[in-house]
Amino acid sequence: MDETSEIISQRRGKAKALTDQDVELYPNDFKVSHTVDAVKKYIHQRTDAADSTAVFAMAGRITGLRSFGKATFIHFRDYTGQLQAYIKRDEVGQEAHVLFKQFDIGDFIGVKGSVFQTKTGEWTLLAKEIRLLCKATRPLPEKFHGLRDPEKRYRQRYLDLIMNSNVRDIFIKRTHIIQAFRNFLLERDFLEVDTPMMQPIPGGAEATPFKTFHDALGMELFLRIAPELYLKRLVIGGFERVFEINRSFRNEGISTEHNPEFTMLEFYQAYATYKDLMSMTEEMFAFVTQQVLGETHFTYQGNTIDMTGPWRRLTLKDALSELGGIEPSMSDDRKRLLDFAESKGIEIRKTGKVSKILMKLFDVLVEPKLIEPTFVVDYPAEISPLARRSSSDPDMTERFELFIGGREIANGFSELNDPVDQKRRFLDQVADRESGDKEAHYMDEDYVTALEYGMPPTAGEGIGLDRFVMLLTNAASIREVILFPQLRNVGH
RNA sequence: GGGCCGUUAACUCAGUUGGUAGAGUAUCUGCCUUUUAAGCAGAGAGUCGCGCGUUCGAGUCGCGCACGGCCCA
Repeated sequence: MDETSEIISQRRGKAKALTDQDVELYPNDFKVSHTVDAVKKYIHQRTDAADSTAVFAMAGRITGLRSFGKATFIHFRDYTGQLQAYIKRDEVGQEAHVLFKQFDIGDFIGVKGSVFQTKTGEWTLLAKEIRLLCKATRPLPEKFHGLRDPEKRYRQRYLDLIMNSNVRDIFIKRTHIIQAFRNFLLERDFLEVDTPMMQPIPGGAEATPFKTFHDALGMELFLRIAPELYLKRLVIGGFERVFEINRSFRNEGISTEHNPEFTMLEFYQAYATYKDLMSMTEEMFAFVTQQVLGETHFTYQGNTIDMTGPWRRLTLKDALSELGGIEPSMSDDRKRLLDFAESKGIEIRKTGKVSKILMKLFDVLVEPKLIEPTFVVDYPAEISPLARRSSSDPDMTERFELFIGGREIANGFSELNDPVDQKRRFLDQVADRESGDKEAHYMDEDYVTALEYGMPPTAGEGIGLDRFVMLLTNAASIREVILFPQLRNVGH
């Protein structure tokens, strides 16, 4: 990559020249006494604007440099912020100044000195000593326009993070969001656990898994598509409130809403129902939003969204008719549904179950309209093989999906804990798989056995954390909230 | 998988009907001891994503490929 470029050759030449002057390019003996943030706090505590004799040893990357020959202003940055330093030949001495003149934007430096205010009022570190802590032999992107090229931003995320403060903010916010979810659940006695990412039978979702192979065991394994079935085994084991925040993997196309590995929060609570979880979700989302943003509303792609509950709840059937224009009478008439889809220009696989056709229509016609947080409830049992049947209608389940900003954010239900019914539903899925549905669930006999030991009545939910982060950071693409999104290899 | 768009200096971008490639920033040299995208003077820097074709001549037109973005599946 640009091995022959003029600027890189010059930088390498400078590194060589410094070495020839006995300057260590990569020392590690500099001791930092203060971060930028700590010094700024010190400054704010001062009541006068007079010079100070306090000395600070600071380190960071040079982000800006304005030289007057015998005096130079630089900006440098550490993980807490950015500060200006003033490097004067008369302060650091002739010898150090000669070396300093060979430093560049991008280099790491250690500076010792006291703080003062410049003519323009900016608090600045007056350097008594300055030394090189790491020479950068490639130039950073130009400061004013920064780094824009999305491919370069994703492949060399470190440059994106150095150059674009809004990108830094997004990923800091992401961490805060996950911490807030964790705190909310810990506060309510949930136990955080880790369950296998490599599974002999991938379960808990409808998706194509990635395959891998364990040599010593001589065994094919799958990267998990969801932690669900393992978490419920833990409920059976007596951990009545569990959660996991971790990656799942789905072998499907990449888009602005899909990355092959993504982060989910899944949690399970015994003696709760899907209705309890809907209320808890309202509380949790408002809490997390308040914690991270300081308020419960935000703007997402031009729409104002308020996380304060209670949120609208409507049945899948009502959502389809009210927002999708699909009359309830059409709901079990395959031909009318297919004709309707065609009239809307929606391509559908004609052999699938009627409820799958309905869900496809929902995805295209209804989902984008669900901007304010909305629970859609009452999903057909045949597309919800792990959910408890409704007491009032055995073809339906006690299930909800949560939509915000026109996207599915969460999915939850009262769990099916009848092992006989669970086995039957797995068998239906196996039949679907055999008739060509590659995303249908696998039979998991071991899980059925676990249910036979008895799982208390339980409700569980999965939340797509990447998508949640997109909402709170106003990101249009999931790649903006995943540090290293999946990209193709570049051929050499 | 399909459609549209993009790929030109380190970065951000121009580039006309096809006629030997430009700007700003950055870099280098000189001057400059309170600057804020510092300033002034000068200089260097390109496999125009890759390949094939059309043409006297291709950054520009055609075909193929690679990578990326958006939309659709």
